[in-house]
Amino acid sequence: MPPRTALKRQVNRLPPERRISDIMAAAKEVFVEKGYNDALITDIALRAGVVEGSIYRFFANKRELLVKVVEHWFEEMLRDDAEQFAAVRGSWNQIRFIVYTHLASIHRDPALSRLALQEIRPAPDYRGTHLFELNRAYTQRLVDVVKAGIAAGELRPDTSPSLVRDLVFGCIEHRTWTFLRGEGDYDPAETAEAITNLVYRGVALGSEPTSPMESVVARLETATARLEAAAGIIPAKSSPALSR
Amino acid sequence: MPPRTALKRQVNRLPPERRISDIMAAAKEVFVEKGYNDALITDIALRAGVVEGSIYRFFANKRELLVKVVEHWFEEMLRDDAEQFAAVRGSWNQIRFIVYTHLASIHRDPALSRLALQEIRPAPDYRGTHLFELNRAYTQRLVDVVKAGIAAGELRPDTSPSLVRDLVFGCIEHRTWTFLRGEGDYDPAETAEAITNLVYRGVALGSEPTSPMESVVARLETATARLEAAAGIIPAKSSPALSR
DNA sequence: TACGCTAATAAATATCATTCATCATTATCG
DNA sequence: CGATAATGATGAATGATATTTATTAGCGTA
Repeated sequence: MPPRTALKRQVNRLPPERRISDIMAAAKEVFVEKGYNDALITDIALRAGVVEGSIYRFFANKRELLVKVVEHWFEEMLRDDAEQFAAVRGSWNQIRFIVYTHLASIHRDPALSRLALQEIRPAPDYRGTHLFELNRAYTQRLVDVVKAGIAAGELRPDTSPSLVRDLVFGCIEHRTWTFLRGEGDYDPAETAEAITNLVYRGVALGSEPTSPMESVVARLETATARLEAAAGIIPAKSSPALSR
Repeated sequence: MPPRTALKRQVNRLPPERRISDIMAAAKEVFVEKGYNDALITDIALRAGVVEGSIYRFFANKRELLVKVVEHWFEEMLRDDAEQFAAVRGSWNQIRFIVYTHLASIHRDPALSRLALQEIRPAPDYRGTHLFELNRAYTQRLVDVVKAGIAAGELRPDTSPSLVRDLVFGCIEHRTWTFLRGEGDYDPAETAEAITNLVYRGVALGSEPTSPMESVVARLETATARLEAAAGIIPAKSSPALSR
């Protein structure tokens, strides 16, 4: 067997954290540009300024690299969200907040949303993932809102909280696929309002909401403006009447 | 260069239609058992009693084979559905019929549903597919139901038909993923009823439906019993009251 | 029966993800 | 401070598969 190599090698000696973030940044770009299957490890290595083998020192395989990239994005996305959400009062406003921020996030980062939806969620091992837990906690907020609404006498006691969750997030996802397919844009604020109204009418008890709307308008406005300054403001409103 | 082969070859001389259906049947089995990526062309060829190369005489590539398999399934599934649907009267019953048959189909064939959802719909060329058109027509029925309901004065005129479509099919899909992940079974009839009620309340105009319920009970019962004899009957009902 | 034509065959190729024998660099020790 | 061991980066080799293609079997035709 001839010796493996005779060439002089250049060795990259950046600290590990730096190399990891370089690899993840490069991977994010390449995955977003080409999708998971057409993204080559070679491309990613080249763009990160490392060599193929080095990627495998930090990531078990191509899929783990993808998962880490998407997790990183999702965690970043969630960071401020929880804090802002805590300031919103009243079932209708809370539902609208959740719907809106989710729609807006997808609208802002379609390619990463696609990776999450298309490549990660369907995987057989998704349930064990950190991303699965993050997402569960994220959607659970809506379940809690509905439960609290029922307890507070705002919502019908025969409402199934998990059904509301599936209805809302499923609907958002369907819109997302249409959007990702390039069949039409949507306005996050408008769409959020429409979804919230329809669902709210389906679950509300009385004909008018009972939450103290006025007191939180300013806070919600601040929160959402900060969140989505570039993509348009979504002003808080009082819940619309249930009957025409 | 030495001659390519010295072995005696067996030549399969079945008529082309037969070979095609053999390949599709084998492909369906292998895709269902192993999923798209882990299904090897070699496996499929072996099970179909042909050789790898022969598959490429009838299908451009592995993906086209998958698409053809799923299209075939979907077309078969749709065949009776349209006819039965035509017999259902009243917005509430129509919505419930659509929700129920869809839930039941998924429940009956989880693996094929997964292939459609996971492998085909996200593909960049999905829009050009025959399956895309089939699916569009399939979901469009719900849009038409809502439009008709509005025109008939049963549903609120400010309802967005396409939003209802996304809400309903999105919700079903979310339930489906939970189911496919093995996190919990669902009862198609029960779930259909819950979804229908919630959505109906969100879009209904008055407090009671106006369609002539009684007259179609028998017909719907016949249709659905025929459709889903093995998976439990879904009896037609009059739309529930809108307020508690 | 001999000759082509078509379609089936299976070996060869191409494309990547992943592994691993080497070697550059840094840290340790006498 | 020089020798030597430890670390970890390198990129060529490997392995797994989809796809291509040179070759041939079997059929129809003269």
